[in-house]
Amino acid sequence: MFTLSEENYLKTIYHLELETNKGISTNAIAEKLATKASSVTDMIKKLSEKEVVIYKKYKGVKLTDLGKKSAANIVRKHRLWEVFLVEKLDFSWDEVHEVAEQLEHIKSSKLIDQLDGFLNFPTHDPHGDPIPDRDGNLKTIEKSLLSTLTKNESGICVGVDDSSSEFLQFLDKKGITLGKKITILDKEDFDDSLSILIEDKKLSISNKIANNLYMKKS
Amino acid sequence: MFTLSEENYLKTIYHLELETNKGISTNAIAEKLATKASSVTDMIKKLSEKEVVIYKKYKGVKLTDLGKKSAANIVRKHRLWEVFLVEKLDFSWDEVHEVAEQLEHIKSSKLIDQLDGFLNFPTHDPHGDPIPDRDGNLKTIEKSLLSTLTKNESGICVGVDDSSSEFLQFLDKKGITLGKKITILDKEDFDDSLSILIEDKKLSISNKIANNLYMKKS
DNA sequence: ATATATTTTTAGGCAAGTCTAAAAATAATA
DNA sequence: TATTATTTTTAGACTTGCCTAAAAATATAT
Repeated sequence: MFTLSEENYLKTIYHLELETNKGISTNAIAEKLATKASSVTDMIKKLSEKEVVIYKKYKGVKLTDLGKKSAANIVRKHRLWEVFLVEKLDFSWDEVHEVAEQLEHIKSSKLIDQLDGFLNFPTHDPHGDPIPDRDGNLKTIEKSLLSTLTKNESGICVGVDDSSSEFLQFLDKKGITLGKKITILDKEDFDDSLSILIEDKKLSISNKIANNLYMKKS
Repeated sequence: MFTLSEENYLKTIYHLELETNKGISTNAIAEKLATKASSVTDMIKKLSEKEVVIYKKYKGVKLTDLGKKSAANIVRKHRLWEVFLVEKLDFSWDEVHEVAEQLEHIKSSKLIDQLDGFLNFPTHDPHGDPIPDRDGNLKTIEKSLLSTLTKNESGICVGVDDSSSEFLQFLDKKGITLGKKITILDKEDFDDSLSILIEDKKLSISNKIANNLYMKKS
């Protein structure tokens, strides 16, 4: 089993690996965890002994298969708890992260299996991120940034890239939530802002917003 | 806020204080927490500085009002989670303790308030123990050990004293659960065993069992 | 290619929480 | 009450996870 700290390192490396396929640098990990590179080096040695990462000095780390599976399981727990908080306890999608950060470390496979069933085996969390299955596999959906859709194209909003509470609350205010259909009415060349149609309402959104919304084309 | 370890000490002292009104000895705490008296002394000094216990060397500790409230809140969380596990996730009453020991340390007042509502504001956990309210008060019910009832008296089973899984599983096997009505048919003088009626079935139970079952007379 | 800048690792230290062994205080017994 | 036994505290040490500062390795730039 892993300590709380080890689990947080695993999860961080897991997320970083989804962005690149190079070895993950101690600095990158340190930044995400708000700690120092020297602390990361220490921890990585422990993780390496537990055979969840491959570590060569100055070359960064990579998760082993065991490491990937372990990390995916933590992510699975995090996202299932997020679904629970939103669907059962009326949390809004910008409030769940902090609490899920704690709940993801509860150790009980029965708990998480039962929770999964109780929630009706959800495939995605409240931000549209996929929930890994028991074996750590996640089914990726072909999704595109809203900013890449062309005029007259439309799609379903399936996720957010930035899930800071500021951004999520902004989306709430605009009436943009997961599952909503959005159609591109127009694109402004000079600032890349978009004119969109959502639930029969016309809305103008900036390129920054459009770069943080994932769509499934339809 | 308290560390995980501090919370466990608080909870232990809280439970011990319900049994006596003397100062709680370091040894008693050490035994409950499976640690050493010297470790307890160390921790008590910290708790004393945080003003949750009154500590005088060699005289044991007592919780302050703040300490009582803090401890009761942990117990509240523990018992609410137990209800959740049994009612929503189909755990049996002998499986919940270990998981609730972890869940009780999750920090989020919104979480626990919402959970309370989601469970319909339960007053007792699956073992019949009362759930403290937000202010730390618990309403005690007048309950008697089954062994103190006399022939022909009857009552509702409202709790267990021993909540080890062996005992709870034994009760399950015999069909004895919270809420069931039990009538004393006969008491054997030589071994204090009881002949009882439960759901139209006659059962013989030992004094040891009767000493661990709480009844509300009816 | 050599000098400079950046990244990573090492070395040594600190706080939390625990331990063992010994000392001090309290309780029990003769 | 004096002596022995028990309980509690102190002292010193260990592990985990973190830190700072300095050294070593790698990357960048002239």
